[in-house]
Amino acid sequence: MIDCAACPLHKRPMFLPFTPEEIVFMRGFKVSEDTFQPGDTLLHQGERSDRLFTVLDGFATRSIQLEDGRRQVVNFVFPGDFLGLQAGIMGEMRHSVQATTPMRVCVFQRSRLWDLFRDKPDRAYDLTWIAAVEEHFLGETIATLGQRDATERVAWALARIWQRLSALGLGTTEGVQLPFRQHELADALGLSAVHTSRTVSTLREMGLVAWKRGKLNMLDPQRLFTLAGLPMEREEQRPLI
Amino acid sequence: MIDCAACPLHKRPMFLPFTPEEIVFMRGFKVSEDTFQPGDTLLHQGERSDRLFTVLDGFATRSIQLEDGRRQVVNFVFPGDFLGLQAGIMGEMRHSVQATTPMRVCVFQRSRLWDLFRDKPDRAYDLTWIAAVEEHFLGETIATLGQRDATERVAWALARIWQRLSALGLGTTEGVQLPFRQHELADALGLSAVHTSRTVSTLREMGLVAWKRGKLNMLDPQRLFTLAGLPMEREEQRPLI
DNA sequence: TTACAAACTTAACGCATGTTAATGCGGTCC
DNA sequence: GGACCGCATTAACATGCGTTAAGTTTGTAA
Repeated sequence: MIDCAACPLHKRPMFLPFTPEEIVFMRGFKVSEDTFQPGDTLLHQGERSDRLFTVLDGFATRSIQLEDGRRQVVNFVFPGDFLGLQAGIMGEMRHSVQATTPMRVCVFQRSRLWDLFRDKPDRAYDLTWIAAVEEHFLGETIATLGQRDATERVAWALARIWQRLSALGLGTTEGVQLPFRQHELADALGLSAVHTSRTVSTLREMGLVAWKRGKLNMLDPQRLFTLAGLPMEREEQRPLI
Repeated sequence: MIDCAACPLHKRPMFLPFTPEEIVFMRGFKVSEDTFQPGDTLLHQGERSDRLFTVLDGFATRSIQLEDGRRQVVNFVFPGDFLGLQAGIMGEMRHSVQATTPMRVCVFQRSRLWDLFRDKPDRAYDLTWIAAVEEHFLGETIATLGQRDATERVAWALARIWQRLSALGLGTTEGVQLPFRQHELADALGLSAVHTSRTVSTLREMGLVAWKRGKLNMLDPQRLFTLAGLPMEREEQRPLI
């Protein structure tokens, strides 16, 4: 089990470093590690979970299953993301989390979440910070699904994913390895898989992106971000739990 | 200024009561009250705000403005809702809050938010609870916008609003007073105002609801909730900040 | 009582996107 | 090498929703 002082996530510049005090606390808070394979469900919609996770490595989707089987991907999960707050705070997950690649996660105990609030207000503040940022992204997603057409939506999703992967240091001059399939992108954007394919082709023809066999390349980031309605800023550093 | 011990919101059974200790703390935390008129903007997208609010009375929308003027209503604001967490935690609002009726709000100081985490872990926990519930509703909204057709969307929105107003004790046998216009509903659901009108008519013809001159009546709640993909449960009690 | 504005309704038409189905293409297993 | 499988692409057609524009209704103020 990796010691929190040697946490590989902290090598990524997008995360705020731990103070020595935080390291001590997190060592006590962390229970174990676990791994998952593509397709595994880490957290089940409708169920409680005694375990909370921080993603060390790998990718996943958060998704909501409707009564009749339709599926909405609420957002994508990246290394550093904290999973299970809903189960931790509200008792029951309202969405599922499913691995799309092999994953490695840190495991925490739900029952000790209250300790964190009682003993470590700064960590509690960070947790709320994370929740607030999450809320902001969900709001942006709602605006995208509600107001933008297919081209803008796909541009938005690719831009956001690329931005996040780059911040994680997973980009090369050869482009980034996209850990999601077109079908998942479609489920995230409220589009059919067929129309998503058409739309990606359009972006290709417009000379904005190249996306082939899981490799995404930005040919014209400026124009892509404009189309997506996003500023080309670097993401703010975020705390880790 | 209303004393927190006499807070009118706590008369509503949907809110958890304050402990005597909490009353003492909230009296110190609350700075003042303020009122707003329909159309007033309480919090501005892109701006910081030194003030956080709890809605005592009245209704509002949270909405995101796109570069080109399109508007997405992210959700509706009801009495008891806490406003400004984003500005409080992240620094800058990513959406605006606009009154749709006259409003009365409690005012808190952003600079004292940290005190709350340091001195009152139970209140901090409640705040995070609120953020987690908010996150859950936003996820449900994303699923609705992404997967459901116009009829289901309108049914969902009316069901959720009716549910909330009922929980607040604002329903009578004559139905509830809807504080939002069809145009705002359209902006919340990613539909045009015209199609929203058509769709409401459909629901009327199906004998599910009556909505005329701001009065909403549920003619067949069971079927409406089924169409909306919602269980007909009472909402959980929630804490107030 | 009339006039006017705001909100809602209805109708006609076009287009973006969904659906179904066939095709292609790279990876993998034997 | 051949057969298969998952995934992406392309084409043909259907449809739900947007758009524009013309009513209608209600509230309000002169």
